Amino acid sequence: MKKFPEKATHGVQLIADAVPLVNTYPKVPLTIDCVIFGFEENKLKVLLIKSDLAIYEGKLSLLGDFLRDNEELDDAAYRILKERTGMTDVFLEQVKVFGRPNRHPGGRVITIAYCSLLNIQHHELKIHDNDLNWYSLTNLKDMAFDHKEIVDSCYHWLQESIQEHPLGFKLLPHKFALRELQNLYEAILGVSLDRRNFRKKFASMDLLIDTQEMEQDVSHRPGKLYKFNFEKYEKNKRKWIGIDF
Amino acid sequence: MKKFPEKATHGVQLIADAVPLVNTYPKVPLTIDCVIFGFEENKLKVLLIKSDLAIYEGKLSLLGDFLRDNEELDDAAYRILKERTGMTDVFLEQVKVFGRPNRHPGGRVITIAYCSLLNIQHHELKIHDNDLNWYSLTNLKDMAFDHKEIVDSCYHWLQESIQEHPLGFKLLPHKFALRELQNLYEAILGVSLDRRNFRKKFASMDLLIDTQEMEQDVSHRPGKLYKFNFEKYEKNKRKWIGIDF
DNA sequence: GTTTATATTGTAAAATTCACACATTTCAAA
DNA sequence: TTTGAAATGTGTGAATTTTACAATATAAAC
Repeated sequence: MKKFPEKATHGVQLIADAVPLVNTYPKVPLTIDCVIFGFEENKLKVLLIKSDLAIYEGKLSLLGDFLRDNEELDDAAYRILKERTGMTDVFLEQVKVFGRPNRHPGGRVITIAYCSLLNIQHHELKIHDNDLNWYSLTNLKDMAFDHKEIVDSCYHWLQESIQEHPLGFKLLPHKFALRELQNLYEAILGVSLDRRNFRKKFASMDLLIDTQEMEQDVSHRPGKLYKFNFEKYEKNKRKWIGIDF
Repeated sequence: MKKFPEKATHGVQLIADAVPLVNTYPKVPLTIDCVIFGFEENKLKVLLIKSDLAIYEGKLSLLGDFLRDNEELDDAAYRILKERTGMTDVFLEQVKVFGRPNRHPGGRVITIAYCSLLNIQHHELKIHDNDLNWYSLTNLKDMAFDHKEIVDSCYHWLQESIQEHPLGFKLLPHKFALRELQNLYEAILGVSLDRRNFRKKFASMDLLIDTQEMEQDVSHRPGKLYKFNFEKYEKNKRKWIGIDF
């Protein structure tokens, strides 16, 4: 037995089958924009393209595209990433929606910002055919659309996240030296840390696997290479951290 | 001097003015859903309505609506909240977008989930005219659409957030007793905490203002009432918390 | 005034954080 | 091969924070 409700959900008419007629709903253009971070030369970098819009001539833009029919949100972000970098198996997380009515000069477009963390060395960038390139986060001028705001927002998200979750490793090679790890934290957080305490901190976590290998091709004493034990981390992850603000 | 790019942004045609024709873009229905939390009888509650869709008869649903033309995302969430609760000046934050292609039985609808924290006592709920009501989070069965998943997601967000940010106070009266605060943390996190250590923790933060008032209408020794010093918190908020995972 | 229920408070042990300096290893250049 | 440069790797004590734990005080209800 099906019932006809008096008021329709969201104020839209229903059909006899009691399923809302979605095609009568108001619609809006929706895109996904990817903030792809990498770490190189001890600097946090973001993967950008030169805007192909004349009104944004010379300005930098995020990699984005429309969400396709029947496409999962995460899949769309993943598709954009793969199209541009050729990489699969990359960390990706939804960060925030940006929907200011005037954020797009041609009319309203809502965008979902995804943040992606990858290791620049691990992949072959197809920079050849266009202006796709890595840019230092520090000297980013204004960008196309509200993309600067989106980047800032994702950067802030990253700063918080690497303190609470083991995400920094996604930016490093699988095998990394402790000095690289510390450089990464110092660069992203903009602080300087004591080397001994930093190492003790990670040693006490007992989540680093000694690969028994050493750095290669460094012009000084090479450091030991470690891997992060994601499995063990996931297994022992605790819920209660503590009140701390 | 304006240029005609060879490839249009997002694969959509441009006009002579070099501004994309947004009205040629693919579009999708977009809603905002509000997960409104309250705290009552030492339980975390969420404000829900009975679904008015026949296929979801008897199931509970979040409060939501379509995003309007030229409406800011936050404003839309705020509008929904105000329409339903009459409250203004309420904490509200975007949490996550849900866009599974089949999440809506009538066709694709994307929704942006907002989380809102308010004090149940502070407001007069207009429950009279419909089935709007507070429900305990603990015994929530399956809900309309993917709303259970959305609630779970916001609950998890809340559990993490109250440990890192002073959001729990939004759920309490402006003036509260320490026991109420502890009950709130215990209920939301599902842990039990030592009373003395809990109080010492907050005392050491030095962010509680002693109102010099006491609880009223309790059938036992009343506790002191405190206010949280949001101003001082904002002023001294530190960026570096520490690596901890 | 007795009971009941909760508020309030302190201390010692353990764990964690923090500040701080020197010897070692490798590479590169002389 | 010697030497200098540069980065690795490590330990300790002080300070701070966390944790575990129990007795007294206060107000309301009877």
